Amino acid sequence: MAKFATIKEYVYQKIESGEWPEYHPVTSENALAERFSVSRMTARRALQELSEEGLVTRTRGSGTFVAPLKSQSALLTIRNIADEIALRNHRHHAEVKVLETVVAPNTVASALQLEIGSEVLHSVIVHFENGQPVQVEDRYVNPALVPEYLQQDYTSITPHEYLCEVTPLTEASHLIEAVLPEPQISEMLQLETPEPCLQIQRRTSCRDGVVSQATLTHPGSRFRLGGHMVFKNTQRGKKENIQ
Amino acid sequence: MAKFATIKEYVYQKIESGEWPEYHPVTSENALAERFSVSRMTARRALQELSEEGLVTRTRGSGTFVAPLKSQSALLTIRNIADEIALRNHRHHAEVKVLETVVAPNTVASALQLEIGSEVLHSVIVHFENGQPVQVEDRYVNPALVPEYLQQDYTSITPHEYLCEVTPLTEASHLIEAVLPEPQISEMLQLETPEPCLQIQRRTSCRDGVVSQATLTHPGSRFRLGGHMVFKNTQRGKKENIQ
DNA sequence: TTAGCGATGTTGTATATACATTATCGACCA
DNA sequence: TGGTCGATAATGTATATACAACATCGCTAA
Repeated sequence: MAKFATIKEYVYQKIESGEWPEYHPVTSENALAERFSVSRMTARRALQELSEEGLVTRTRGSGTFVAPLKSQSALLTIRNIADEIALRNHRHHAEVKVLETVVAPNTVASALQLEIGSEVLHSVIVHFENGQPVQVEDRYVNPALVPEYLQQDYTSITPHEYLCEVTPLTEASHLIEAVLPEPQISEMLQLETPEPCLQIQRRTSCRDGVVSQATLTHPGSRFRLGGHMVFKNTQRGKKENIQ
Repeated sequence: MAKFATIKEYVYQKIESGEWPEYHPVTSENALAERFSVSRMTARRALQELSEEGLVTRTRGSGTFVAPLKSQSALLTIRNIADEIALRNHRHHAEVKVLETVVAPNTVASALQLEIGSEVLHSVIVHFENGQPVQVEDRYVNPALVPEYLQQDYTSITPHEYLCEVTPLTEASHLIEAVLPEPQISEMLQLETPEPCLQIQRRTSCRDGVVSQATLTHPGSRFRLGGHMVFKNTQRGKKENIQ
């Protein structure tokens, strides 16, 4: 095992065993270097990585402390639907229901940071897993940032993939809720009776502005979000809270 | 700006502009060091951090390459309910409905990796935001790992917080779906009519085994999961896929 | 008493160097 | 033609050093 990894294990064990509770000071770089007979840079790397993993917090001039683990939060991975299906070794195909230019509904215009009444690009696509519909993707796109959006063939590439190509390094914010779907959504998902659906609102933006807003609707009976997650520290706790 | 940050910006710009597409080789540590007149260790740090951010992949002996951004996935943060409510500056309180030792239902026993018929600790708690019920927490706990679980006061500390204290550094896996709740859940949430609910299954484990399994049910009309998310590369793409 | 100052310790950045480990490719030989 | 070996280059680990930036605490002087 690498020396820096040995030091990480040492600190990790102190935290896991409870010997070092929240906010407890961690041995300083210099002290660790001496104790383990390594250079300060090596000890530093161990603490640095623990900090990136959220286990400790570091403050210049002050020291390293065990992070407040109470406010841990979990991270859930949201993949795009095609990847998700490919991951399960299932077949994916898509049907394009709508591909048009429309005047943006007011909510959409404000979400895309455009003036009321602006024209936007609009697509509605149904995604199938092994022939069964699992997602309706209703997407509005900013024409200034992605002018060629309507000219793509969305049976061979998903809008998400195309947008990632055109505007790499976008950020996104999401909202997940449980809803009863509108009748036309229900019909596209081939639901006999209305059933609860997972609905994901996704808004992506790049440096130049908001790129697109999508509403992804999944039937509850055929779709689950999730898989493995790892705790990650949110670093909300402050040293002031000690005592 | 620090020198290593300057180099990061340089590479970032190459990727964002599309000048360096997926799998494109990134200038090597030595070449960057020379071009920016810094030591190799400084150039290295820039590439290292970009790698941790998922923007590039590095292979010893081979080099550094722009990561496949198509298979980006987003990370959704799941906080515990008390933190979530505190974040909105709302009041949180909890009502304990059940706190008992029971013989584990078969599905629970297998989830906790216990023998069929084992006894487990069981709690049902309703969480309120500003007086309105927003979550029913139905939790089964492994008594071998948390023997004192039933002796806590869950109106002052949430089970999640208590478990984090007793077994720090746990991992969790989650499953999120949309369901229609059971009648008794519906009643605890004070729902007039059955409405779609977000249901989160959470299973936490530490080094010694599975700690607990929880089913968290939120009424769709009063709860949304989400907020901001950042893209993170999943690193699924392989170099073999080039060409 | 209190405001300010300086000593000390801690983390952050940067450099130059050494060697280990691995991937790739070309040259040489069978 | 095909396989093996070695040179080369890239990343990974580790060290010793220097200085900068910041926090904290104790001491001194107003």
